[in-house]
Amino acid sequence: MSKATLPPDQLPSPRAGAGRRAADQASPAVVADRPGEAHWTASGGDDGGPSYRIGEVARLIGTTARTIRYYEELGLLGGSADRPKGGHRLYTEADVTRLREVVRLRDLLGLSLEELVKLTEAEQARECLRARWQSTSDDAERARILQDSIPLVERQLELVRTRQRNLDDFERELADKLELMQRRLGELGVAGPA
Amino acid sequence: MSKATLPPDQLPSPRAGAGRRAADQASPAVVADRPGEAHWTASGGDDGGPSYRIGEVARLIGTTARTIRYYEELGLLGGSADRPKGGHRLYTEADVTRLREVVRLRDLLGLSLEELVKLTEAEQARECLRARWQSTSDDAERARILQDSIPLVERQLELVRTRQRNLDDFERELADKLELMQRRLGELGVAGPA
DNA sequence: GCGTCTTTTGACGTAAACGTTAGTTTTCAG
DNA sequence: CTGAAAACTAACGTTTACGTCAAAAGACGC
Repeated sequence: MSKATLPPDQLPSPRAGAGRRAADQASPAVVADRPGEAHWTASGGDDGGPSYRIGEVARLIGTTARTIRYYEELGLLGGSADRPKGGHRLYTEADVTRLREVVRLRDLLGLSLEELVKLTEAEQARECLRARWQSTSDDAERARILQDSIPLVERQLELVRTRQRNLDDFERELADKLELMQRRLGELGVAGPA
Repeated sequence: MSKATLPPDQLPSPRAGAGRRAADQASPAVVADRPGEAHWTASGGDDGGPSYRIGEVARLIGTTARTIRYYEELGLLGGSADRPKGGHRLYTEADVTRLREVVRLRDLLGLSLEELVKLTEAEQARECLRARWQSTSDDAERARILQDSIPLVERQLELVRTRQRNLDDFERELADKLELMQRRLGELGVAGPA
């Protein structure tokens, strides 16, 4: 029931090179019962929501802390520039959502991290600007942010749909092939599958 | 117009680590006019069809000779066990078709080569048995081969359809997100995209 | 038989995407 | 204030999936 990791897909998904074991999350005892432990940033949190530490985010997403740090290093994750240098990273729910999207783009489209950076870098800018969004409430600024963001989502949709078409073609070919084989098997005297 | 390589997808597809340049196919001059140069195996070819050398196959598939050799090394390509040791590899049209399928499984499903080996190893056995198929024409044997092969194609179809479902979900989410953003932009005074 | 082109067989190189220590520092419950 | 759990930084290690020489050996037109 609790097989630890069944990430996003049904697929085996052999990400990364080495032995597949987790590094950071090194406490199999205790904890693990509460669905999601969130903390409230007592100070500095200007969005007022709960924040997660890196290990929890990793479990939520189905990855490891190392991966998340690596993604930040590559510039895949925005903001959090105001960290006390050496202090723990704190993630908002928006960050978690964003990471989920990144992982899906990675797994479903097979994009490299470099491509993901390009594809989402303006989206980071948007999140970066969201701070200003809250404070200024300037409608003209909001409109510009949206106008900058929309093409990105459109580009992502385009990629997804291209992939869908290719998959549809492949599915049809496989289905045809299967049907042919089943027919030939039927002609050889054997009925349907027992 | 003739940008040399637009392999299977529309995607950038950053396969492999190094600098993306081709190694074997080192003749940009001449050739390239005839659609496909095939040779007839004067001896040994018991299927009677034309056969291709590795470089032509690479161009047909949109990959490199090195990749093809590597796949053979991993056991992704069946047969060809009767090569004169040091002699050139020869591929039939069936081989080319098979390689195309392998590449599509790789690109569209993001499977690792190890997974591809597992997924198609019985299919190799089938191709290996096709030789016997031709000679024996034993209906019982044929039925058994088909019965062994069908589950493989079913498994592939299953994987493809799972991926399709995940992509459909993702597409819907992106479409919703886009619609929301466009509506919000509209509410901010700006009309549709100019 | 010769020249040219392609292939073959090693063997080494490498970029991407993390894994794995190791030692230190935060965080936080009690 | 203390102690254990979790996180931080830094650095090296690893696997995958090929790329890239180099030298020798086919293949083939003439």
